[in-house]
Amino acid sequence: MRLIRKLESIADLTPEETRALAALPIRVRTFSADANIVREGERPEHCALVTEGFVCRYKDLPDGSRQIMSFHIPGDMPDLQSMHLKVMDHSVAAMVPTRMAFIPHEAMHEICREYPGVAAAFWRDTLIDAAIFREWIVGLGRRSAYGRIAHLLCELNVKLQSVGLADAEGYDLPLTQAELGDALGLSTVHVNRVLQELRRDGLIASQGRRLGIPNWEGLQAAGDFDITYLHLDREARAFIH
Amino acid sequence: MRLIRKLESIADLTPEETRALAALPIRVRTFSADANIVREGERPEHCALVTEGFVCRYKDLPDGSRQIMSFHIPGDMPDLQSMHLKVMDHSVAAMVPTRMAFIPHEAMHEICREYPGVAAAFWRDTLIDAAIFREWIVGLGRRSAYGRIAHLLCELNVKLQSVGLADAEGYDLPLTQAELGDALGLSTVHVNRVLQELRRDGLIASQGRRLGIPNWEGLQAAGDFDITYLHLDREARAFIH
DNA sequence: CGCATCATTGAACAAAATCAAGCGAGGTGG
DNA sequence: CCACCTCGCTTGATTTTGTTCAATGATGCG
Repeated sequence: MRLIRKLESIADLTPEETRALAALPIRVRTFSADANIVREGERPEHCALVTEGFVCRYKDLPDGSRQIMSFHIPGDMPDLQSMHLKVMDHSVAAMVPTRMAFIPHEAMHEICREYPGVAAAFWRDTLIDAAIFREWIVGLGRRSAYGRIAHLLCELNVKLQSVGLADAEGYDLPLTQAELGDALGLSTVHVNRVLQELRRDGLIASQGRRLGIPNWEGLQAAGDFDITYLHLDREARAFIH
Repeated sequence: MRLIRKLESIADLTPEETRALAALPIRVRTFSADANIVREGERPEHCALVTEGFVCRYKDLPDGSRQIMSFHIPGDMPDLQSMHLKVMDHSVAAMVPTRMAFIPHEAMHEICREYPGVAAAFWRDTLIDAAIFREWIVGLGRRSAYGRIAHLLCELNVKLQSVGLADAEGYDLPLTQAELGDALGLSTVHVNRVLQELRRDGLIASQGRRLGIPNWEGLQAAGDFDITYLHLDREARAFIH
């Protein structure tokens, strides 16, 4: 199960805990690209786990624009917070055709009660979520468009590698330039021009969905990227690069 | 104890749980304005609780600028996450002379083990923290300087009211315009001009440290402020305004 | 083939940053 | 008690970064 691999990349689990996680009751649903999975204002009774695909959390603004505040890949639970925050203050949507597994809150609370180690791992997961938000705040507040884009591409590279979905050459980036803009607080046009700059500088080499990273060191430097905030455990970190 | 009032504004606690919280071992320390309380890279063994004063979390950037990512008022525990994330990925500093109570992680883990309701309240607190980060991401990414400042002033008003530190007229805002800029991703000069605009529009009426709010509805509208993301419980919410 | 979506380009414009001074209040030391 | 110094606020002029508007390519898919 993807969730287990993900949790193991950020916490230690006993075999017993892994078994309990594997035994969680799930209901699988698929979503087409751009479909909403949970909407702002709803009161979900399940947590959603990404099994396959690519997901974001976002808010719409009154002027019609939107802000994406996180991306999620297989193994992530983008609305884990709904266990303790009843009303969704944002929406979750699929960026590409996506498969989600839904776990009833009841079952989540039960496994947390039963296995404090699992509860700690989930809590820790939401704390890492928050750490990533903080880093995005830094990027949006103080980094140039160039650094911001570089930083995001670094983050996705590490996150994908930590669950085995990226290799040393690069990864599949299923985002349009408009979506990148919505995540980075930039216009589509500007994203386009800055991506060209990054290519010109030899830091990335995109061809369609595939993002090549010919100069990982350089890309990290350009984005002022420091892996600390992702709080990967030793093993997962050794796996990177 | 301030912490209890704060937790009660976001969760239900039994009398037993309140007693256990009140019995937590604490060590008090005071900090002068601008003093660091915890620094990026450290591995704290205590959680810090604001007892009196005003605190922020921030990161420094290589170009000398910095980004503030949250403000904390009496009752808040700005580094609760350190219970589960060993290395600080950011710093915590006092904005004004501040009194902090330090609680050993050990005691925190113990009370969580003993009282699942307390653990849930702490978890919920960190989730609300994350919800605020998300809202800041929206502001930094998609709101104008004018809306961003209005939004922050609304947020602080509600947070302060929920613990009884603001009244219907306004509140004490112990921040310089430079500090506001560091939080909002704006230059000091621009903060200054936009504050003047807000004053001219009759949305705020600042005189020294004191921030007057002559038109609360208007300020909320200007900042596109929706209280939902603060996840206050019914009672605390009834208290606002 | 034809439509839709995404990437790219150019030109004009706007928001906010930067640079450079001046102002004013509070605190300090002589 | 006052000169002086610092810090924070304010103002104007200029520059930068990024947006907006408007097309034009490119690509893929039914």
